[in-house]
Amino acid sequence: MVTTLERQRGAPLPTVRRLPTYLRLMRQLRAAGREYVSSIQIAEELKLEAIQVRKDLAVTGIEGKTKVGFPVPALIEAIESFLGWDNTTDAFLVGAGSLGTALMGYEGFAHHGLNIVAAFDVDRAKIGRRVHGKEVLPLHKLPDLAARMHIHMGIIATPAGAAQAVAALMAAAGIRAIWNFAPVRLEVPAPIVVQNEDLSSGLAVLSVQLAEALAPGRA
Amino acid sequence: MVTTLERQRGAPLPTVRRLPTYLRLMRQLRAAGREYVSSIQIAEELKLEAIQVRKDLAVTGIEGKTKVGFPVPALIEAIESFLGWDNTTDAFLVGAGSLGTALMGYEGFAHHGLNIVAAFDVDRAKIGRRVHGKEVLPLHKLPDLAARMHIHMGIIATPAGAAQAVAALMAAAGIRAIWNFAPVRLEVPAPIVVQNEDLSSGLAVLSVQLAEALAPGRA
DNA sequence: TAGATTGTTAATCGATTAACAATC
DNA sequence: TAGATTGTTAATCGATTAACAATC
Repeated sequence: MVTTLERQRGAPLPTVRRLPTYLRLMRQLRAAGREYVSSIQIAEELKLEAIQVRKDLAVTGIEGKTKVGFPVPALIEAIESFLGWDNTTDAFLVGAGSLGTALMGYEGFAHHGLNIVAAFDVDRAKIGRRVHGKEVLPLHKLPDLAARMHIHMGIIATPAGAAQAVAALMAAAGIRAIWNFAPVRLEVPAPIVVQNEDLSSGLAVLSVQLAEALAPGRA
Repeated sequence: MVTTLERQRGAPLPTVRRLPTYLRLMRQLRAAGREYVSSIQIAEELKLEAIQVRKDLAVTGIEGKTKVGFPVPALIEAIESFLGWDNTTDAFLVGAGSLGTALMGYEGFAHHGLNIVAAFDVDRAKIGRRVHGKEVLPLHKLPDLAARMHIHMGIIATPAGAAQAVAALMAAAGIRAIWNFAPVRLEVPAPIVVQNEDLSSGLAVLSVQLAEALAPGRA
């Protein structure tokens, strides 16, 4: 059996998307005191194919053990390390509306290496308040603070109309990655990466499936 | 030029996911008074390939016009109809926490044929209150109300630990489609469809991209 | 050892992209 | 008409799945 060992560079995007699911399961197994788990067992639990599980996990550089499977603690470390979730990334959030508030209150981000350190808004009614223990600051303070605190990640939870201007501000402030919850395609200078989170695509899939389920026979 | 006309049955999932983006752009164009738009212009605006735009739109049954492109109003109707967003779907939401509150407050759902009619919770502190104009009812009232109001869609915004029980309750109440925001894989009986909305996969993609951007040269 | 599980190499499947005839 | 754009058919690309040798 020749082993890979090498952590993969350009892992397939669908694989990257599935890694958090593996990580979550592994943490559950670790909490239950489990030392090893086979790809077959993982696949059964997550309704995937065992071969896909092995292919996916291979990108992290983890090495399975013949006959017993993958060591749970090492696998957790491997996934965390691959995703960069072993070190905490501090982030600024812009838009302290209901979505922004929900994101600030989501404690699960701690398990994903993400720490929202402060929120920004232009609404004077919101500025100065604390939301889930985090301060809401005036947006114009973002550039200076981002630079001083070496913040690399920004989260946009503003209305669509404000998002592009916020992205530009973030880019100018040295932010390198933007997690965008506003339904707009952002234009940002070259080195900056953007991940668009779009609820409507998930709803579209569900809507089509529901329509097909409610109107059978026409398939 | 032989035309399709037929609305496609088993459209590719990536296509379905992109349809809301086309719809949003078309609505903007309609608001600007635009009558026709070519696949080339759409592609440029959305950073896609023109051929992909044509392939995607074809699933809705829309017919383009040689030399001028696609009729904007008809395209809007075609996409809405394909997604079932031309008729409003009423939904029940369970879990009136910060995420549930954010979802209840999102006015954009009206443009996606979705209407959250009520929320449910087990927290006595939340029950009886109104959130964004919607009542928060005790969870045990869901089955009876869902049946009486013919609710087909349920949204789960509870903590992970409660989600499976809520899904079972929804299934028993005759709900056919579940939009699940809890980080758990739900087990539901056969005809019910589930769409899992998982923020962590988007964050994973962004994290990997950021890591690659911050550590150049190793590519 | 026999049996179970890994990881590799090859085959399949599905989506994207390319080429191009049809057409207004 | 000439030029632009559609929609079809074919080629390419990438991800998933299958087959199977390696190995403990």
